[in-house]
Amino acid sequence: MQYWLFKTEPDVFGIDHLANRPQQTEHWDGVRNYQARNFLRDEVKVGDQVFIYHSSCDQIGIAGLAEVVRAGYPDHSQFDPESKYFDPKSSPENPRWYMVDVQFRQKFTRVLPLTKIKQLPGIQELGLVKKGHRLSIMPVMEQEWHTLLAAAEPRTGIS
DNA sequence: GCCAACGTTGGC
DNA sequence: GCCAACGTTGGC
Repeated sequence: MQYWLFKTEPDVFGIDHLANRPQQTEHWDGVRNYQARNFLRDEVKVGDQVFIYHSSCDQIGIAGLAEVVRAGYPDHSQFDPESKYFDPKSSPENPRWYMVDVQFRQKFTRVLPLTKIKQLPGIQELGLVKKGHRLSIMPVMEQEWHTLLAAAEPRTGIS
Protein backbone atom coordinates (compact mmCIF):
# COMPACT_ATOMS: atom_id res chain seq x y z
CA MET A 1 0.00 0.00 0.00
CA GLN A 2 1.29 3.39 -1.00
CA TYR A 3 0.46 7.01 -0.31
CA TRP A 4 -0.09 9.73 -2.89
CA LEU A 5 -0.96 13.35 -3.30
CA PHE A 6 -3.29 14.37 -6.14
CA LYS A 7 -3.59 18.02 -7.09
CA THR A 8 -6.78 19.55 -8.33
CA GLU A 9 -8.32 22.94 -8.83
CA PRO A 10 -11.37 23.04 -6.56
CA ASP A 11 -13.12 25.50 -8.84
CA VAL A 12 -13.15 22.71 -11.42
CA PHE A 13 -13.23 19.61 -9.26
CA GLY A 14 -12.52 19.57 -5.53
CA ILE A 15 -13.08 17.45 -2.46
CA ASP A 16 -16.73 18.55 -2.26
CA HIS A 17 -17.39 17.43 -5.82
CA LEU A 18 -15.90 14.05 -5.02
CA ALA A 19 -18.01 13.69 -1.89
CA ASN A 20 -21.16 14.41 -3.89
CA ARG A 21 -20.52 11.95 -6.70
CA PRO A 22 -22.49 8.69 -6.88
CA GLN A 23 -20.73 6.24 -4.56
CA GLN A 24 -18.52 9.24 -3.77
CA THR A 25 -16.32 7.95 -6.55
CA GLU A 26 -14.87 9.58 -9.65
CA HIS A 27 -12.28 8.79 -12.29
CA TRP A 28 -9.24 11.01 -12.05
CA ASP A 29 -8.92 11.98 -15.69
CA GLY A 30 -7.13 14.77 -17.51
CA VAL A 31 -3.60 14.07 -16.32
CA ARG A 32 -1.38 15.02 -19.25
CA ASN A 33 2.12 14.79 -17.86
CA TYR A 34 4.27 11.76 -18.59
CA GLN A 35 5.78 11.37 -15.16
CA ALA A 36 2.37 11.59 -13.54
CA ARG A 37 1.00 9.25 -16.20
CA ASN A 38 3.62 6.65 -15.31
CA PHE A 39 2.52 6.75 -11.68
CA LEU A 40 -1.13 6.31 -12.67
CA ARG A 41 -0.40 3.52 -15.12
CA ASP A 42 2.18 1.56 -13.17
CA GLU A 43 2.19 2.34 -9.49
CA VAL A 44 -1.12 3.59 -8.14
CA LYS A 45 -2.98 0.55 -6.78
CA VAL A 46 -6.36 -0.26 -5.27
CA GLY A 47 -6.30 0.53 -1.57
CA ASP A 48 -3.68 3.25 -1.86
CA GLN A 49 -4.40 6.34 0.21
CA VAL A 50 -4.57 9.76 -1.41
CA PHE A 51 -4.34 13.34 -0.16
CA ILE A 52 -6.59 15.63 -2.16
CA TYR A 53 -4.71 18.89 -2.65
CA HIS A 54 -6.38 22.11 -3.77
CA SER A 55 -4.32 24.43 -5.96
CA SER A 56 -4.89 27.79 -7.65
CA CYS A 57 -7.58 28.86 -5.22
CA ASP A 58 -8.27 30.82 -2.04
CA GLN A 59 -7.35 28.04 0.35
CA ILE A 60 -4.32 26.28 -1.05
CA GLY A 61 -3.48 23.03 0.70
CA ILE A 62 -4.60 19.51 1.52
CA ALA A 63 -8.38 19.36 1.76
CA GLY A 64 -9.04 15.74 2.62
CA LEU A 65 -8.54 12.07 1.92
CA ALA A 66 -9.53 9.60 -0.75
CA GLU A 67 -8.78 5.97 -1.56
CA VAL A 68 -7.95 4.35 -4.86
CA VAL A 69 -10.75 1.95 -5.85
CA ARG A 70 -9.60 1.16 -9.39
CA ALA A 71 -6.02 1.01 -10.64
CA GLY A 72 -4.75 2.54 -13.88
CA TYR A 73 -6.76 2.17 -17.08
CA PRO A 74 -6.95 4.28 -20.25
CA ASP A 75 -8.32 7.79 -19.78
CA HIS A 76 -11.28 7.83 -22.16
CA SER A 77 -11.26 11.60 -22.52
CA GLN A 78 -8.20 11.33 -24.77
CA PHE A 79 -10.34 9.65 -27.46
CA ASP A 80 -13.17 12.18 -27.33
CA PRO A 81 -12.79 14.96 -29.92
CA GLU A 82 -15.24 17.04 -27.90
CA SER A 83 -13.10 16.86 -24.79
CA LYS A 84 -10.52 19.45 -23.85
CA TYR A 85 -8.31 16.48 -23.06
CA PHE A 86 -8.59 15.01 -26.54
CA ASP A 87 -5.27 13.76 -27.89
CA PRO A 88 -5.28 13.02 -31.63
CA LYS A 89 -1.98 11.18 -31.33
CA SER A 90 -3.44 8.61 -28.99
CA SER A 91 -5.51 5.57 -29.93
CA PRO A 92 -7.47 2.89 -28.04
CA GLU A 93 -4.97 0.32 -29.35
CA ASN A 94 -2.07 2.30 -27.96
CA PRO A 95 -3.38 4.69 -25.32
CA ARG A 96 -1.11 7.43 -24.14
CA TRP A 97 -2.92 8.60 -21.01
CA TYR A 98 -4.24 6.78 -17.97
CA MET A 99 -6.49 7.43 -15.02
CA VAL A 100 -7.55 5.77 -11.79
CA ASP A 101 -10.78 5.85 -9.79
CA VAL A 102 -10.79 7.38 -6.34
CA GLN A 103 -13.42 7.31 -3.61
CA PHE A 104 -13.99 10.01 -1.02
CA ARG A 105 -12.85 9.18 2.49
CA GLN A 106 -12.95 12.37 4.52
CA LYS A 107 -12.80 16.12 4.36
CA PHE A 108 -10.63 17.99 6.82
CA THR A 109 -12.41 20.48 9.06
CA ARG A 110 -9.93 22.98 7.74
CA VAL A 111 -7.67 22.80 4.74
CA LEU A 112 -4.09 22.08 5.83
CA PRO A 113 -2.48 25.10 4.22
CA LEU A 114 0.61 24.94 2.04
CA THR A 115 2.24 27.60 4.21
CA LYS A 116 1.91 25.30 7.22
CA ILE A 117 3.01 22.23 5.28
CA LYS A 118 6.23 24.01 4.41
CA GLN A 119 6.94 24.53 8.09
CA LEU A 120 6.52 20.90 9.06
CA PRO A 121 9.61 18.88 9.95
CA GLY A 122 10.60 15.92 7.82
CA ILE A 123 8.84 16.68 4.57
CA GLN A 124 11.65 18.45 2.71
CA GLU A 125 11.68 15.63 0.18
CA LEU A 126 8.00 15.92 -0.63
CA GLY A 127 7.74 17.19 -4.19
CA LEU A 128 5.09 19.64 -3.16
CA VAL A 129 7.47 21.80 -1.17
CA LYS A 130 10.28 21.73 -3.70
CA LYS A 131 10.78 24.74 -5.88
CA GLY A 132 9.20 24.65 -9.26
CA HIS A 133 7.38 21.36 -8.73
CA ARG A 134 4.69 20.76 -11.29
CA LEU A 135 3.68 17.18 -10.78
CA SER A 136 -0.04 16.71 -10.30
CA ILE A 137 0.41 13.15 -9.02
CA MET A 138 3.19 12.52 -6.55
CA PRO A 139 4.18 9.84 -4.08
CA VAL A 140 4.15 10.56 -0.34
CA MET A 141 6.45 8.71 2.03
CA GLU A 142 4.73 6.91 4.87
CA GLN A 143 6.36 9.11 7.46
CA GLU A 144 5.35 12.22 5.55
CA TRP A 145 1.80 10.94 5.37
CA HIS A 146 1.58 10.55 9.13
CA THR A 147 3.18 13.93 9.73
CA LEU A 148 0.73 15.64 7.40
CA LEU A 149 -2.25 13.76 8.77
CA ALA A 150 -1.35 14.68 12.34
CA ALA A 151 -1.01 18.31 11.32
CA ALA A 152 -4.47 18.23 9.74
CA GLU A 153 -6.28 17.21 12.92
CA PRO A 154 -8.84 17.77 14.24
CA ARG A 155 -10.89 16.51 11.39
CA THR A 156 -14.30 15.14 10.70
CA GLY A 157 -15.52 11.87 9.28
CA ILE A 158 -14.40 8.34 9.79
CA SER A 159 -10.78 7.49 10.17
C1' DG B 1 20.05 15.47 -30.55
C1' DC B 2 20.28 20.40 -29.65
C1' DC B 3 17.85 24.31 -28.23
C1' DA B 4 14.76 28.32 -28.91
C1' DA B 5 10.01 29.20 -28.79
C1' DC B 6 5.95 28.36 -26.82
C1' DG B 7 2.33 26.86 -23.57
C1' DT B 8 1.12 25.61 -18.91
C1' DT B 9 1.35 25.46 -13.98
C1' DG B 10 0.64 27.45 -9.74
C1' DG B 11 2.02 30.49 -5.82
C1' DC B 12 1.75 35.06 -4.80
C1' DG C 1 -2.81 39.25 -13.33
C1' DC C 2 2.11 38.57 -12.91
C1' DC C 3 5.93 35.83 -13.67
C1' DA C 4 9.25 32.12 -12.67
C1' DA C 5 9.82 27.41 -13.50
C1' DC C 6 9.22 23.75 -16.13
C1' DG C 7 7.66 20.42 -20.03
C1' DT C 8 6.82 19.92 -24.85
C1' DT C 9 7.37 20.89 -29.63
C1' DG C 10 9.58 21.35 -33.88
C1' DG C 11 13.17 23.26 -37.01
C1' DC C 12 17.64 22.40 -38.12
